[in-house]
Amino acid sequence: MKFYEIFKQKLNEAGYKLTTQRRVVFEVIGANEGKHFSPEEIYDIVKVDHPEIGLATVYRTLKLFEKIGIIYRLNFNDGCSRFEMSHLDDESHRHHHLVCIECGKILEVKIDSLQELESYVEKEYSFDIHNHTLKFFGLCSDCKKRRNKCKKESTES
Amino acid sequence: MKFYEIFKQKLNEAGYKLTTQRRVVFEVIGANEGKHFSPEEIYDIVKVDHPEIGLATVYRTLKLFEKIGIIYRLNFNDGCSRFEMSHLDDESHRHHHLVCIECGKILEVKIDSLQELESYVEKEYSFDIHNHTLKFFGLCSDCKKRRNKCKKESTES
DNA sequence: ACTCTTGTTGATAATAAAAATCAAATAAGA
DNA sequence: TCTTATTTGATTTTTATTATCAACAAGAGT
Repeated sequence: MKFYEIFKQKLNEAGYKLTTQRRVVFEVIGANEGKHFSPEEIYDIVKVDHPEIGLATVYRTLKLFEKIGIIYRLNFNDGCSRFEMSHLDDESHRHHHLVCIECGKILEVKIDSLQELESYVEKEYSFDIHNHTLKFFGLCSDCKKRRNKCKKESTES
Repeated sequence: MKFYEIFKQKLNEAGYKLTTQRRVVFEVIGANEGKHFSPEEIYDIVKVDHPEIGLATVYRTLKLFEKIGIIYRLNFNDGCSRFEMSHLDDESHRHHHLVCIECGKILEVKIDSLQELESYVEKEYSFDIHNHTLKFFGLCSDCKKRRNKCKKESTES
């Protein structure tokens, strides 16, 4: 498994030890592509097979993983941080998020056409871009349908 | 003052009363374009002329303003929400943020060339975009200089 | 494999942002 | 002015996250 090797290498390079706890947290995130788990959610999954691992360790591990670039911290304004794997081996794999303001559902947009914009910003502001986040807030197709249905029903009376 | 009229109208339309507290909070945010204040920071400014206004009211007011579209909530992963005026009268005035990962400074990018991307997303995902946030994380010019200086000094020995 | 050193963990307490509570105060329509 | 539903201030509560510290374990060296 290539990902796991990169993970071990990154830990090593940064001078951190490979512990069971770190391996388990890494596996949980890795096995849930497309999900955006909060620390508590990750803890709940970890607990199943490893009830001895504590919540504080999950928080610490996530912070560490973020620092050495293994995961990204996302914020959907729902009161907690959420995390996803950073695609270490594949820079072109970046994606953006659609956040439904009605049901809270989060969809992934698998495009990255910000290259020009990035180049412009880097030159114009003399700013070295390491990363970016782009979120679109709005209504998903389901909630649009639901709203139209309600509107229709209310005029049928 | 045009902004203030729009503010009053928006409150009214949504069925909320115009109170001294709401006016004061609005004025503080309006008088600080380009800043991104946290609730505590807004509270500290409000307190100067209105020590009778409580922190809870500031939190409530900010939440209300966000709901009726008067301000935007921003998140720079520094442990609290931050707010800026939403340019109610001028949709073209949208901007993005550059967040320096070294000094934490936040710069504003006064461009919005996401029109095509938005159209694509709206059509392809059947998603109604109401708003978006775009943040670039990286090194500002000052921190770049500082890093180069340190590198130079360490090789001069 | 054994030891040693230092980084790491688990349990818990501490912190801090934000929300909830509720009696008292007030905006705005009648 | 009067009335009433909203709003507020003070305070408590909630909840996410971090700090603390003794016990523990990874991994380098022997």
